Amino acid sequence: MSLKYGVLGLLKGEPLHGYEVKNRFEAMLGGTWEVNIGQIYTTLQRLERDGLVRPVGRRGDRGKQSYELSPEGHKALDQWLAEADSGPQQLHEDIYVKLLLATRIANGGLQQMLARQKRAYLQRLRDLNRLEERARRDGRIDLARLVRGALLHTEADLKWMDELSSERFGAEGGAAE
Amino acid sequence: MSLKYGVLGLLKGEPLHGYEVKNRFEAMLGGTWEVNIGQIYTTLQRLERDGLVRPVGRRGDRGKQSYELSPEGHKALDQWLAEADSGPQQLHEDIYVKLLLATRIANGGLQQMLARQKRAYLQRLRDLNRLEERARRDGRIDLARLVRGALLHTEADLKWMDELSSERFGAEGGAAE
DNA sequence: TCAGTATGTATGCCGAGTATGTATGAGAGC
DNA sequence: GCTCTCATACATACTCGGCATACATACTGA
Repeated sequence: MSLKYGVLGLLKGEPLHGYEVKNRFEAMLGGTWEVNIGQIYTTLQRLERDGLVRPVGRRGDRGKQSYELSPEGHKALDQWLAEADSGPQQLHEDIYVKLLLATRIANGGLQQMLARQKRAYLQRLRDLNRLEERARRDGRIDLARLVRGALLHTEADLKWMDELSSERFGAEGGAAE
Repeated sequence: MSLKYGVLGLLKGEPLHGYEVKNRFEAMLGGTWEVNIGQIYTTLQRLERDGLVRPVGRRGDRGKQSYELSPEGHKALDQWLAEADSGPQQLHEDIYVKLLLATRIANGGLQQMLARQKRAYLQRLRDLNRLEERARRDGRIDLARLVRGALLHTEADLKWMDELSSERFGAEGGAAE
């Protein structure tokens, strides 16, 4: 999803061709998201198919094909921006499944798993801090704000791990069958 | 990913056929994750193709085909459980792209957008609280623990929104081109 | 001339959803 | 007791979007 609307957002204002879209997108994300070039082109094709985008100026030099937003494209973009992001669905994340399985089949190894996760989160915290610093140094306040969000998430994860590891496991509550 | 290993985890211990896998999986997640039945079967086929799972007892009554874990399957599962979950990649989430685009093209509407997001998170908080309560009532401590994680996440999101909306925007920091 | 970069196409895997099909057992009505 | 119907258990096939790899080709600068 986000790539689709990211492309639309970049095309708002000026027409771009695929390669440019890729670069602008990655620049916008400060290099934290490397998009696959093939994906850009298929996304553009689908956008064209759906009438949200249309080719402009038949094939400039060197096969470059630029696209611009159609009126429908503008509408779709505005609409997306106007609705709240719903985030990932309730509990659809790997870590949840992993935790459940670990609880029911590896009761012993659970504390170690929590410790491992905690270490991973600490590492991520360090990475994000460095990233935030860099963003500020580059004057990318907008990026720094994103990183701040990721930091808060990671802190929440850490807190979660701490809560879990201080529980005493034993009287387990799996579903009765 | 999580579905793949979820299936492996369920198959550890006893062989199951597709439909059973679906039901057990959804039960494990306390109904918060409805899996598509088609996905279960394709997942099983791929697992079989990759040798992590193998059919057991040729086609029981009425087409039912049960599967069991192969030794490689056990290994793969144990390995997955033994490694830390890396979570979603750095800043690859819709909300980040939405925030960036909103900053650069809809400077005016940003505060409204933050307010909308905040409302959505508050709603989610309520849902999760209800879910946690239900899990505890049902004796599903394991599930309640997951919900606790989701709650902490959502609280972090809220805090983020608060931080953002108390910034004064204006001197924006987009990338210079 | 050679390396690198700009630019694009083709192809394939996986996640996920829809649509469809077949057996079976439980109940409704005669 | 028999049939018709409906729900449900169980499975397959098809489609679409996300994402990655591999490949092809031109231009550009050392």
